[in-house]
Amino acid sequence: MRNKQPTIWDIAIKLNVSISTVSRALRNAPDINPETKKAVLELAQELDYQPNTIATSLRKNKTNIIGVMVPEFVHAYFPNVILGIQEVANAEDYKVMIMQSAESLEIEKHNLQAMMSSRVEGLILAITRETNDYGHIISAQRKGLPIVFFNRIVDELPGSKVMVNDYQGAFMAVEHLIQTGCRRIAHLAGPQNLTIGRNRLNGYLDALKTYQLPIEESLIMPCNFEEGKTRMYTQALLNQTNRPDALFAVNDPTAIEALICIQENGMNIPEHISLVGFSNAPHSAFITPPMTSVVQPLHEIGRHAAELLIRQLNEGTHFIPETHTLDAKLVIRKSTRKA
Amino acid sequence: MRNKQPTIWDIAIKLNVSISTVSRALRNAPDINPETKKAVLELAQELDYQPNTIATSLRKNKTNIIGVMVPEFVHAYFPNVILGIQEVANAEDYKVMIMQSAESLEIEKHNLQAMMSSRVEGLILAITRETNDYGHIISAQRKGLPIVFFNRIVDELPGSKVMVNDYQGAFMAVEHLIQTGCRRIAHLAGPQNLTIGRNRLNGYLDALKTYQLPIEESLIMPCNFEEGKTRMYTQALLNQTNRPDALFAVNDPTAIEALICIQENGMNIPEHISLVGFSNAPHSAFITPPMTSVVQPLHEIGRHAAELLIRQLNEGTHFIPETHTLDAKLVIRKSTRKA
DNA sequence: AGAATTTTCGGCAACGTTTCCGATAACGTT
DNA sequence: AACGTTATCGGAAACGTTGCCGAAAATTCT
Repeated sequence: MRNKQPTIWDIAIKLNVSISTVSRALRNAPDINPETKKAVLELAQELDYQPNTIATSLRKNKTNIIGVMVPEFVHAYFPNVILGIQEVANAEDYKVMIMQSAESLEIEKHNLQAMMSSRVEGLILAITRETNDYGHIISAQRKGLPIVFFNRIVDELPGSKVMVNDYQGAFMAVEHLIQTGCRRIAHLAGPQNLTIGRNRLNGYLDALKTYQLPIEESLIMPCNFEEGKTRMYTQALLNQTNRPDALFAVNDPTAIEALICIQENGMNIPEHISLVGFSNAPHSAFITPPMTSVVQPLHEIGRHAAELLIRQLNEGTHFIPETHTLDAKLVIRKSTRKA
Repeated sequence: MRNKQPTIWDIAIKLNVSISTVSRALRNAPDINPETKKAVLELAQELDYQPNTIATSLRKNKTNIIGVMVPEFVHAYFPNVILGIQEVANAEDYKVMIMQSAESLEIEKHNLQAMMSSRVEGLILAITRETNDYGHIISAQRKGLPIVFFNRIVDELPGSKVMVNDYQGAFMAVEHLIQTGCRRIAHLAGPQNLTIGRNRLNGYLDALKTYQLPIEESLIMPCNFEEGKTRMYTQALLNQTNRPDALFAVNDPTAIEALICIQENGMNIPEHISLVGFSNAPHSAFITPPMTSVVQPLHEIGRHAAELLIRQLNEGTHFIPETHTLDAKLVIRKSTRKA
């Protein structure tokens, strides 16, 4: 059983003052005698007094907690974003409450309820892969919960959003392939119902157009993030009589699967075929060869999301939600040829 | 600005009953008319009432929150442990508050204060690499905060502990090397002031003894988790006239650094030299060659820690702390020879 | 029918804090 | 000397709940 923690009451009694006075001393209010203040602070120190934030939250109707909900945090992506969130949140004296939805809509709903119940002041949210019904989110927003979305964006929903310029990242990747001499560039594409799938495909297409390379349908493979499919489509590409000299994959897991397939066919990267990934899986630098990839500014995504949320908390109703689009960066490693 | 969330007051007024009645209905107390209860629940549903957990916590002096503090969570290790923690915590109706100390003693102290201030009921803790003064921990424990330690264990501190059998894991690793024909097995060792460093070294030594292989001081390198040192010591080993035919590294990052050094020397793994890591970095399966490594039951560590903590919360003062030691598992990939 | 019991409910105090409001005392002003 | 100011403090209400205690109403028992 816990020993009871000391309260301002204990301090007040020992010092023979009122609890109001103690309270004033503790949060340096102006109208207090410096000497009594000193006495209070010393005794608080001695008793190792920790203010009961629960009572404070209840009284002030303010928890100073912002919620963060992500689909998972065992891969490096979301933890790094959270790091950025925590940086600015801590600087602004907010605490962060982290929950994961495990890619389950049901858990997402449940967690959202828990967050509302805990009276978080705002929420930074990356929705589940299977979230196609936004009732719970809209309902929370209608109750006045500010929400900032990132990573998985839904255009229909109001609120600030932080996203990465997938189009520009894809364009850069393909441009790099072209500039290093590749001419038949295939794309292992993502689902076209997701914006990231569409945008990356568009970046690919526009880069080809810009450099006046022909667009061939047979070089665009709908891998759709699905394991197994990627291998099959990669094999199909390699079997083409006029096989591609480069692969641009919609994300790193897809790229890695393609890499394995290529190596099993006895081909070398990048001599026979170049490969670019997207999104920077943590180990993309450690595989052989280290993979050229489009990396996202994870830290910055978190910082922007937190800043937008806190601005909204401060400015209240007359804050107008913003959408921030951050550029991606191409990290050139050894799965593409030298310029 | 937030719209105010509905309270039991709002429900009480609309239904023309007292707040006590509403409260009773909401937490199905026995002394209430089923019909009024139904009415309350329906209205609560309609208003989308979410109980204010802050008020409840204050009133009941119970937050139902357990704290988790880890040095970082951008690598896979701790997130996976947290997953296990959350599983059992959620099942027991506890919420989890996660903080990271960023390997900084100062932040660890600060976070601990915040946790005390938030009145977490217990703490699951992996201390910082630089934590050598335990004043803040002892003080929290004296105030009645139950703490379960894992990963970084300090023998002197009271409280339950969950650890991995480093000795057994190391023994298995070296045994595997021996059984696949290696005879001169070097050890890239960790800091000897940490139990994990000592235990893994002992497992290495005892495996050699068991199989009656000679122990050579010149094959034991104090890499101490330090980047750069590993490379230097590995190079020294490769330069020996009678160079080792196997390396057992104290952890995966060390192993990977050694791997790079070996490959730069133009040697093949495992033909020229076998390599075993420890602790299973997420990418150890993706490097070339995929690395044989001792893996820890991360999920189970989390589950045990949470179970121990919750048992302590339930049983109160007459709970006697326990230390659980979980076995590690050897995952054989391709950096060691076939049997 | 009256008493005893049960069911159902409302009042109220508490949890620890903040904050408004008013009280007191010491000071300076005319 | 009477007044206004200022510095410092205490009292008390409030935040949203829970849970004890007792009251009223409904039910059962004699």
